[in-house]
Amino acid sequence: MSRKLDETRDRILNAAWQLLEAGQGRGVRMSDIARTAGISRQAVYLHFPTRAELLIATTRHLDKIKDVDKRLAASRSAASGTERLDAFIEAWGNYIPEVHGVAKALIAMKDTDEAARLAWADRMDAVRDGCRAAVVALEKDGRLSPDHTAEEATDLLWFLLSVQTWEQLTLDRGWPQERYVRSMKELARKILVSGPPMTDL
Amino acid sequence: MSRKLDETRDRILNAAWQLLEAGQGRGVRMSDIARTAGISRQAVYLHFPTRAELLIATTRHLDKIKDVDKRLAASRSAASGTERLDAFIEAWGNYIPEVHGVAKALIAMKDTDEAARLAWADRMDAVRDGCRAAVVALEKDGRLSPDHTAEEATDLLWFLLSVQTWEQLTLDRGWPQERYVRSMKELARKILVSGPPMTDL
DNA sequence: CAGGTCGCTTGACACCGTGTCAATTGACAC
DNA sequence: GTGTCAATTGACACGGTGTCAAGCGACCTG
Repeated sequence: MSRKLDETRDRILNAAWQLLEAGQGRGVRMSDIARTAGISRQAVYLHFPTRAELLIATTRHLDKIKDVDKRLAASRSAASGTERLDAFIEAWGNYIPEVHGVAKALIAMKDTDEAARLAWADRMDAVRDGCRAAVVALEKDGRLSPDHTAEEATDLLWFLLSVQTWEQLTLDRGWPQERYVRSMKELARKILVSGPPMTDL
Repeated sequence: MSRKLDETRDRILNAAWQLLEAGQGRGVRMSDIARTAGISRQAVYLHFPTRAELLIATTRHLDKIKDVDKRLAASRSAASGTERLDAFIEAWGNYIPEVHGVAKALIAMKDTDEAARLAWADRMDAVRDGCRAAVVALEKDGRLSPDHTAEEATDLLWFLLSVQTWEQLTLDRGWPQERYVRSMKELARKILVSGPPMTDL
């Protein structure tokens, strides 16, 4: 029966999540995770071949548990481009703090581990797809700033919503989460939206 | 005589710089640096107590050699706030790629080493001071956007000009350096400057 | 020129964290 | 009862940082 196997796997993932979130992604060893999961360090390797793979699995685990897809879906049903932009920033911007510890650990790992690099790049591509969708929605409304191509605009929105930006403003500069989200919405408008002044802010 | 001592120290710093720049801050060990400097690994420890201290010294070394102060001084003599903003972005934005390898290594180290964290925070404070000066210059001209306090505006300009932002747009997204600088100038205006439309862009 | 100092060398070693291996245990299933 | 399977214990290799001790050669100074 794989019931028990899956159960242990889940305990490991939850332990990793808990520790990474608590430690903001720093100083979490395989032995710590094992101890928290209530198993031996070696047993962790029966479920995940390397630390990098465990981190990758943990992010996927979180996406599932936190239902990131559902959260982002809200932005897809927005009526206008600007609403879609706001909804996307709201959804993703509020998701970041919930997964920051795990994300940070994966970011650190990607400098030394190829699998981690690919996994993170993959994730960032997904976020970029969301950014592009918002930009395209603006374009359709004829409100995309003429200063940038859609591709450039996508890149700009993407870096604006990066984990690193969130880190700098909230953790480094102490911005409250609300101010961060509000400012990102405002910046995105100033940077990307042209045409009729923002009557719907 | 400390002539020879200083000379070796310089060789170590230059070796570290060269390797870090070449490897974009990744995969550079103490033994690599020693070999490149033409001395034994242990001799490196006669000059720098830890890897973190060596990295810190290397950034200072670079600042000296590249004369970052002089480069940033240009922005201080600007006539208007907007000119000062442009000059600062130009100077700092073009400095980043020259020191990126070393900076990246220090950023990675700051997650595990307290001295590295402090050194990097110190450096970022200096950049923030430059940002604040530009913001204050705008304020004096009465052209600082009313959407933000000076402090908030400083934080926004600071994250805009962060190494991470540069990395994402140029290395990750493949933007040419010129486009990066041009875009940062434009974004800074859109975000921070109010009043008479940008006649002097 | 004898003795000392100084910068560096060689070689060994401790520590830590990751990943591997082999032998063993205990539960549950057929 | 015999297998199978998850997990355990304990040992070990490896790579990278940092430490320690002994030695060596060049250069100064009495």
